Amino acid sequence: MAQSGFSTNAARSERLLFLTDDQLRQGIELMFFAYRGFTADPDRLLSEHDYGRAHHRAIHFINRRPGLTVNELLSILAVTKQSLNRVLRQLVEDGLVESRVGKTDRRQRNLHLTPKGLDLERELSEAQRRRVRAAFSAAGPDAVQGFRKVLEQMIEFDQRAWVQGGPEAPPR
Amino acid sequence: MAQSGFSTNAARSERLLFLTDDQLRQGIELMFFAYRGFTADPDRLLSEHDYGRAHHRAIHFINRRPGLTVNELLSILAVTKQSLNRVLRQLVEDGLVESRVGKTDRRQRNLHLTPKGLDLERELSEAQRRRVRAAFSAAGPDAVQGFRKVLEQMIEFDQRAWVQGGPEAPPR
DNA sequence: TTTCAATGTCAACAGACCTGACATAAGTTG
DNA sequence: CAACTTATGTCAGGTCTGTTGACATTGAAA
Repeated sequence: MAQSGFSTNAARSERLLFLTDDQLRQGIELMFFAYRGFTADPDRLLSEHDYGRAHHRAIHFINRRPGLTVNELLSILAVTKQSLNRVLRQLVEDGLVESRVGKTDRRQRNLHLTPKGLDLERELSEAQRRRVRAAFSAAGPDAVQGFRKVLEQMIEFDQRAWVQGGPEAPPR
Repeated sequence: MAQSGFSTNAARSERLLFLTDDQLRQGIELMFFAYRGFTADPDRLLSEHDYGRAHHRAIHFINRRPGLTVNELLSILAVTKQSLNRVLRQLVEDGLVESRVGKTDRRQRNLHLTPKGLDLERELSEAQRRRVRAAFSAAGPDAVQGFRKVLEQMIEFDQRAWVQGGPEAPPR
C-alpha cells in the first residue's frame, strides 16, 4: 500500500520501508501493549488505596505544577469539570490535595498536594519511573531520543506544550 | 548498566543523563499525551458508529488473526470473558463478526470479520495509521527504531510475543 | 462415565467518562 | 451601580467498559 511499486530508486524505497502498513500496524500494537504495561504498576498501587487512574493523573499534574488552577487542570486532562470534580473532591476530603483561594483572582482555586498527597505521588511515580527507567536503560539513549521524537509527533498539536519545560511553563 | 565501567565520571554521567528523574517524567507525560492522540481519531469514528474502544480492539485482533478463538482473544485483551462477550455479542448481532464452530475442537469458536466488519476495520485502521504514519514520517526511520525499542521494553514480558510476526504466530 | 475445558449468559456493581441544568461568588465592563 | 461573564461546584441521569460470582451447555479427554 505504501510502496510505490514503481520505484526506479532503490534508496528511496529503502528509506520509506518503515512506513509500510505492516510497520505501522506493529507501531499501533506496540502502543496498545506498551501503554498497558506503562499503567500496570501504578494501577496496582492505586487499587490498594481505592483510587483509580483519574486520581493518579490529577495527583501527577498537581505535583508537577503546584498551585495550578482547576481550569488549567481541566484543559490538561481534557475531561469535563463534573468528572474532574468528583475525583478532586475525594482527594480534598481524604486530605491529599489542598484547594486554596486564589490571591489575585479569588474565584480561582489553586491546587496543592499536602504532605500525605506528596507521599502517594512519590509512591506512584516511583513505581512508574522504575518501569520507564528499565525500558530506557535497556533500549539506550539513542533509542530514547527516537522514542521521544515519535511520541511528540503523535500528540495533538495544541497539547504539545504541556510536556516541555519545567513546572513554570503553562502554554498560551 | 551495559557500560564498560572504565570511564571518567564525566563520560559516565553524560551517558546516564537520559535516566534522570526529569527525563523519566517527560517520558511518562509523553506516553500519557501521545496515547490520547493515538486513540483520538478512531474514537471519533467509533462514536459515530455507537461503538467504543473495546469494539475497536476486538475488531483489530480478529482482523489481525482471522479465525482466532475466544480464549486467544481473551488472553490478548486481558479482560474477563463477560466483558469481552458483551462486545462480541453486539458485533455478531450487528453482522460485523462471524463466530464459527471449531473444526478440530467443536467447543471452540473461530472468529472472523464479515465484509461489513472488514469495512469498519479498514476505516478505523486507516485513520489510526494516518496519524502514526505522520508521526513516523516526521520523526524519521532512526527515531522509529528507537520508538520500537523502548516500547517493546515497556510491555509486560509475557505479552511481548503478540506484537511480533505475522497472523500465524500465537505465543504459547 | 466422570471429569475438565471452552464458551455463553444472568445479575449486580464500580470507575470514569458524558450531557444538561442550575447555583454562587467574584471579576469586568458599560 | 447594574449587567454580563468567568471560575467553580453540584445534582441528576446516562453510557461504556471493566469487575465478581454463579450457573448452563457442549464437547473433549481420561
